[in-house]
Amino acid sequence: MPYSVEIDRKWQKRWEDSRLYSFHPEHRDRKLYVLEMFSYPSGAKLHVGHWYNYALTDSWARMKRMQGYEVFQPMGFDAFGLPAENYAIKTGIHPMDSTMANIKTMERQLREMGGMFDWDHEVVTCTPEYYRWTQWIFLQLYKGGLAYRKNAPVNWCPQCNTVLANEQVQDGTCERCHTEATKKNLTQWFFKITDYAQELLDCLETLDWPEKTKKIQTNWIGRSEGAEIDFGTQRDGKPILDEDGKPLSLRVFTTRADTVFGVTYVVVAPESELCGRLTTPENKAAVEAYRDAARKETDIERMSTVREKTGVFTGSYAVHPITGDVVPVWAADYVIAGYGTGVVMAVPAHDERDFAFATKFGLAVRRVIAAAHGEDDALPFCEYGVLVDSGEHDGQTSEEGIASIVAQLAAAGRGGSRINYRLRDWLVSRQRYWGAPIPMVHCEHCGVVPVPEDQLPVLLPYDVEFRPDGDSPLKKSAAFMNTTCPQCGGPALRDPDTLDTFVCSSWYQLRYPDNKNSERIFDRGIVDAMCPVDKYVGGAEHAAMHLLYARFVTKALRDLGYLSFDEPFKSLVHQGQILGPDGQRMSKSRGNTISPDEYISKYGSDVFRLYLAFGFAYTDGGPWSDDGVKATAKFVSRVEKAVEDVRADRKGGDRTPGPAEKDLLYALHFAIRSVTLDAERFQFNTSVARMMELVNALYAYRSSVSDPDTRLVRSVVEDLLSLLAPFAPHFTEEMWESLGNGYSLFDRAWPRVDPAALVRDTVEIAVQVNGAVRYRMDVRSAADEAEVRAAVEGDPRTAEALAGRSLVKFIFVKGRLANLVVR
RNA sequence: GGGGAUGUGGCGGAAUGGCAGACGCAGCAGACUCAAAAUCUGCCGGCAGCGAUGUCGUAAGGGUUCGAGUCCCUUCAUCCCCA
Repeated sequence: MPYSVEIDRKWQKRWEDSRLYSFHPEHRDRKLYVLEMFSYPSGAKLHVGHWYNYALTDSWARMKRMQGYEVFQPMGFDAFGLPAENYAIKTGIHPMDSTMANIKTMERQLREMGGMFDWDHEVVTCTPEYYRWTQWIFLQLYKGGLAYRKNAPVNWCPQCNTVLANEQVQDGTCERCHTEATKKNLTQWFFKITDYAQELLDCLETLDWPEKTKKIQTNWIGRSEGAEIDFGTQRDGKPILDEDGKPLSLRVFTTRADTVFGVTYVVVAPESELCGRLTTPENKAAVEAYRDAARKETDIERMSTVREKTGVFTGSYAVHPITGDVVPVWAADYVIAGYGTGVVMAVPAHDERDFAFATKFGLAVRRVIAAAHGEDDALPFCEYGVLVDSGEHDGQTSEEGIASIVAQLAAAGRGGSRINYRLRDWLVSRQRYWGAPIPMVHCEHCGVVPVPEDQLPVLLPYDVEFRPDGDSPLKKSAAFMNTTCPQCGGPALRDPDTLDTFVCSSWYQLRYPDNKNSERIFDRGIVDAMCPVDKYVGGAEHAAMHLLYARFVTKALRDLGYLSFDEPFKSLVHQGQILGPDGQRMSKSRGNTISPDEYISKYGSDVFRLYLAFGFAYTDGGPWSDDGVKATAKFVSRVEKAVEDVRADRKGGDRTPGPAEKDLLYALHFAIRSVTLDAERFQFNTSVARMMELVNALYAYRSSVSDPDTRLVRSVVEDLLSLLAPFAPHFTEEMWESLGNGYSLFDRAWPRVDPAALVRDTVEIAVQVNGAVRYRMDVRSAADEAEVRAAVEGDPRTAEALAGRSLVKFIFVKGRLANLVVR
């Protein structure tokens, strides 16, 4: 029966009935944890991108299984989150209902893919059995001092009356109603990921990850070595006092302490508390108006170097920590509160933004760095150089100046060297419905009290008005909100916020191996044996957020004593992106989407899988091509015909092995070697190409001899089926069975290379003159340099190519070429 | 503005510094066919030549090397990340 979706179904059922792909804990010593980033069940169906990720990683895993690994390849759903909630707001269908329906559909499609997913280990993050432990992690971080509350600005849409995630703010406007988004201060929960900034940086080099991804994380963490410097404050000639009556000081962070003598003003973020304290009554109206305007801008706009600079004078002054000079303090939106210290020392002579600002507002510009070697040092001069006009530091290089100025400041108690990270603490509160409730209680008497672990999960109520009106939806559920304080037993309120869904996905890989544990988040022995994940595959868009959060949570749980390894994902691969046939990103509005289901029913899952393997460089992706699918279907039917020919062969035909047999065996072992090597490094396109060559060799063999060696052909075809099995699992099982072999092909060992078969008698080498190929010749493949040199020099074509010039050097690369260097 | 990636036939894409274009698509020719499709076989980068062959050719320009698609520098284009 020719390959079709019916064959897919037959084998899917057989695999499931026989539990072929279940993980066997008794073989844990040769475990291989293969994981694809789980999917978000927002659209009802799997798209090509899912297939590209899941089907091909499954092919890789299948090869590893045949190579003897006990593969653990679970699957689950990242089921909380905004899209389901937004869909609910639009349609009125409850997120729980739409999500569960989508999961059903996607599970069916994942089965139709023919993946080895072990469904016994499924996790769904929106189920209480799962988010109970998400909440539990929150409590552990809280107890460990890694979760805390503080006031922070969030994106806010005044039209929809709701908080917006960063991704929901597009070009400064709300993605739904396109109203200009503003900032609003709310008290929110944070995870202290900054405590791990250095370790997150240091461990990167131990990871087998794409260099690009490591670089993104390095930049995201953004370590910079510099100095902290304290400026004094003054108003009307007297120091400004803080609320405790102590002199107020302004702490700045700078990587250019060598320019400190060039400070001519100081800038504070307009929305910072400090700014309010520094603003004099006469300037209050102007500063507040400016602050309100600044809140509408996004951070990116504010920090842009090309944008016109704006700002207002606060009325106060800063006192220089070394010279004692008094300089004005301005509020300007190119400084952002909650970013560094929210205060910047401005050195217009040596910083572009400060220079633009000073020029616009007529502030002083004071050169303190000159070019060291007389190169152009027109202001603003932002390079390192030599200090001038800097008192005792004159003549020092920038490097020396930084060291000696920092030392001087430290001695005076006005600063010191300091390492700063760009990484901010992770804001995990969401004023949204569809997420894991934050397991905290607010009591009038006891303050913020954690929910006792034995009361988890804090269930997310079903019956809630989730249409946005400016408050967390949960706040409107009296049944949810009203509770008793675990500490004093008095009336108390629950925290109305839910957790960022990145919290849910930051630890799912730890739950898979022990997903049914109702006593603990997971058994430590099991998680230590099964983790870290050996191969993790997913989109590059998660390079910063998800992958960083998961690393943080792993390290935090390690330090809290729940597991014993440092990193969640040992080895990482990003698949590329499949584009529409027009080379554009697929989208419904462009009308260039590809629906896998249509291709599956027409060609079968394996043709689709094989096309994805063959048509693209895996990590690059590329444009879809229907012709490519047809070509793949043709290849499958060519293999099918080769199998049919074997079935039709009569016994006998044992030939004494001749050159034709030798060629066929060479083709087989060349294919085994190449497919093994290429598939290992996710080069699926060349793996399939080598199999096509093997099929071509089989056809050539049959047409070149009149009485083919049927035993030989059969064994070659069987090995071909093994090589193809990871890529076309249903089809190859069917072919394997049709040859009278037992179930299952996937219990057969991966073919081994016979090095002897790869040794050829002769090899064609190129003969070059000064690097350009002149002619080719056959030599014994074992021939050494002397033998080849003799052959080359004896060849009449050599003299012709030399054209009377003399040989200077003879370069020999065994089995490849001889290069005559002549003059 | 800074950092990174990519750039190879008509197309998808191959090439540990060692014969550029594997494999496939499209195209052309032949076989089979009444015919077409399917299938099978062969050809298939540009230019010149009937041909053997010559010559140019991996975004553009320079460099290192016996030898560069590959390494280095400059420029351009596209994409991504950060501002």
